[in-house]
Amino acid sequence: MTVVVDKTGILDDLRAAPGHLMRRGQQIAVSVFLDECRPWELTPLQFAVLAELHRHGPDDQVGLGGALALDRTTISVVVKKLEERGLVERCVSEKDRRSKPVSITRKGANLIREVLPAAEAAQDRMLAPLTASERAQFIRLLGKMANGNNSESRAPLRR
Amino acid sequence: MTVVVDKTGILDDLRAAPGHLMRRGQQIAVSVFLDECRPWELTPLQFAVLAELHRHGPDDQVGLGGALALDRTTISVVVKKLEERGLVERCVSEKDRRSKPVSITRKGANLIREVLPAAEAAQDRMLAPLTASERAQFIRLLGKMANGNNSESRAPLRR
DNA sequence: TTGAATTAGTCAGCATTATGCGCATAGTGC
DNA sequence: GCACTATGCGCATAATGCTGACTAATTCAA
Repeated sequence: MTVVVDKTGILDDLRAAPGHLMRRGQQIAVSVFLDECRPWELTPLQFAVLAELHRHGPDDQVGLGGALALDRTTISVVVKKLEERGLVERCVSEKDRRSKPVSITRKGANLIREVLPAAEAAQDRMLAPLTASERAQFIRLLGKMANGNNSESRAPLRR
Repeated sequence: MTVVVDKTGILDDLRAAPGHLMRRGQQIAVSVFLDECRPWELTPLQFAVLAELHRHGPDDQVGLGGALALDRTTISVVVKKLEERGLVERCVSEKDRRSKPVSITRKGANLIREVLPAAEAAQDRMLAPLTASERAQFIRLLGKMANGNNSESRAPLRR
């Protein structure tokens, strides 16, 4: 079998290690998103929660976490922030009094429509260094990597 | 021109957005690394700083930050942790009394040699869902994305 | 039906990353 | 000498993520 990857040791080339590149990619992704969405003071996660609620309707925190691959404690903080700004509401469920379903408010729905172009622009800006076909390939491989390792994370995607 | 990427709006498919996939990828990368290196209680950044010092010799915090794309405050916290464990040392420079060059101790050098196989294993495990040629392609695209957007980050790579 | 296991949510604590502010030191130009 | 600028580093605050412990409500099985 031919060696396709010319494997260099980490000590020789830490900067080519996938873990290191992934960290830089995430740094950049967050930075670009915050920059594009600055006028609305929305973080990537706040946007994601609003978008999910807008698309699929009310859900409790566990459901949101599963849909977005977010940890319980993280989703709790994000929802609290959004609630303080009046973008989402929480009520106590009739059926299960442990659960507090979250729903998007009219104000939240208006905001998400307003921010959408900026959020799309952020995604495009991240991929700007790649050609059109590289972008498709990159998203495919990133998705394959993330989904293939889904169970490695404490907060796997659940559907 | 043919449309290569069938562009779906974020509201329709948040889970395919590069920003979202990047976050999941980073979650997984950190999780796998911590798991492999659990016996040595090393975080990815602590390992990176040790590896950099081991490879290129003593450097001040700004230099380390530039070599690893880390923010000032982040590198400061990481170095403090390593110093408390006796894995690195800080001294006051003769030439510039503002600067406190960081150097790896013998204990740190021994540790890095011990941990190396686990760190390599972590990199492999992240890429496990991909075929050999996909891995090479993935690393290439991730690097192109990160380097092309280098200036977007507050902590760009500097050489 | 009672008691054990599970689930929803919270909280405290730490790690990584970013922003902004401030201090001390060093170098430059007047 | 003195003002100005740049650099190295520190502190505070905030967002994100993981760990572990905890309460309260629910479910299921003996």
